[in-house]
Amino acid sequence: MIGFNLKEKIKELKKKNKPIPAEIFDLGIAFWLINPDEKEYTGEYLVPKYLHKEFDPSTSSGQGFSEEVLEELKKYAEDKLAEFEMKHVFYDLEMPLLKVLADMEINGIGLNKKKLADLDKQISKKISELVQKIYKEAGEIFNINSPKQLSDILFNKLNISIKGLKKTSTGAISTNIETLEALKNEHEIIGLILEYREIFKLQSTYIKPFQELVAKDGRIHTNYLQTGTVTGRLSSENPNMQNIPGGTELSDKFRGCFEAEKGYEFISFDYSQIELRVLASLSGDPKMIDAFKRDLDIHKMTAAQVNNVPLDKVTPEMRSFAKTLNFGVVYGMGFVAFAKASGLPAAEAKKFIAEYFDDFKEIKKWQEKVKEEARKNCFVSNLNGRRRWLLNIISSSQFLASQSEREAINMPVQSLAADILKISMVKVYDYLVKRGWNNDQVRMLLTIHDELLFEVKSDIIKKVRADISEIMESAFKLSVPLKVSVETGKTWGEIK
DNA sequence: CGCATACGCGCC
DNA sequence: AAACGGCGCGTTTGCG
Repeated sequence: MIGFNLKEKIKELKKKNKPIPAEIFDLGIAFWLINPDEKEYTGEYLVPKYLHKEFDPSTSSGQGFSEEVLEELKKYAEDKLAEFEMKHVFYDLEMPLLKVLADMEINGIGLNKKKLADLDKQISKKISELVQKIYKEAGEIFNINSPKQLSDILFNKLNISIKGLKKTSTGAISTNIETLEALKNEHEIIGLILEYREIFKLQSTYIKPFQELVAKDGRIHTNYLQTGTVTGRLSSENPNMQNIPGGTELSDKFRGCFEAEKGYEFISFDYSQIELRVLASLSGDPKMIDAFKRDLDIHKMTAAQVNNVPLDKVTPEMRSFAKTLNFGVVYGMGFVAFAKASGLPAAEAKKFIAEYFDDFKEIKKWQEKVKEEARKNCFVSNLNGRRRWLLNIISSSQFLASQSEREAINMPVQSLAADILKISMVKVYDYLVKRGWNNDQVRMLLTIHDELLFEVKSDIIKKVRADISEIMESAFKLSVPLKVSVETGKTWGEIK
């Protein structure tokens, strides 16, 4: 089978109980591997661009192209995949993943519509109460959702001081959370706005649209985009199931509306600190490797290192800075951003970062090596050959070149972590099929970057828990162990 | 009126 | 002096 968006074709075959062809060549995915920041991965876009031929909707294939054109495009892609050493990642990872994603999308996740409607009512009441309070504090009615109008009320009418406040790209005073948080003690209205923002977002982005998106089977069926990122991660749309809020009272109530079918439970498997483990492994940094081998609290360990104190002298505050730093390093954070994120003065922040790289010398070296390679090749790749082009890394614009450098040092880490999850998905799928459990006793539902969520018949949950943990922890060999944490619940709200 | 952009914010 | 990587989506606003 050759073509575009073969996931949809596989879904059709599955729904009709027809066999899936053994040989699958998805042209969009092939071109995505060759260049992950192409504008589109459709035939309409790729055929004219790479074959210099017109898109012709009148052809017999019904796809707008003849079989010959598809073959020609396949030939082009095959050659490039071979040249770039991407055949393995294409044939052994991305193509096998298609059927896994197809099943996940067909499965969907159960959403209790009535529970959600009740939550909607509760939220609506809270919102109108907050709106009235905000109008009263402002002394007039305005559109709270308009940053422009809100800014006018706060900084012109209520005369809240604007000194030192961040501006947006167009020069207006920002009204984002970070800015408002700093003004919390300046006026009663700020706290109300913050509260309003949180629950309005919950309602407008999640509660309202999700009620519309519940299918006839009572479930939400997302669409996974296999060509949606430049790093190899998956993305999710209509709805995006990878940014469901959690951790607050109301957002956990929203998560609580996702329910396992009767007789089933949710079980989630979460790779613990996978990006930092990948970084430790890629860089070969002895201290970080040792910490993971001994299963230490990595943020605490980092805190001890950069503060030059023993582990038992690490304060919660020191650990918190170290955590920000650990994540920041993966992303190429500068001292200004670290200062903001940590609340430290810029000079202190600078010292912290210097100390970090002095302690974890191999990480610094590795990052320099990656940047050099990127400058030499104008691309970076990960252990599996996945590649990202970084044409701006030799730009004369300092800003653009630096941005490419940050993208360069992030890519091998984020993309290998993404591959490890994809490898797990395929392996777990094969395991479930072999057992005869797939889509029946066990359903793979969601993939959220470092996490897999399943719905499992309660009577086999112990076995499944042990087996999937084992599969995931042994999915890829790093020089540090992979660790998976597991949680179960009757609703998604009971998890984590 | 639809569409693109700016802004803001949810997640890993 | 500033610049944290990767996404999708809702609302407002200005433009044609």
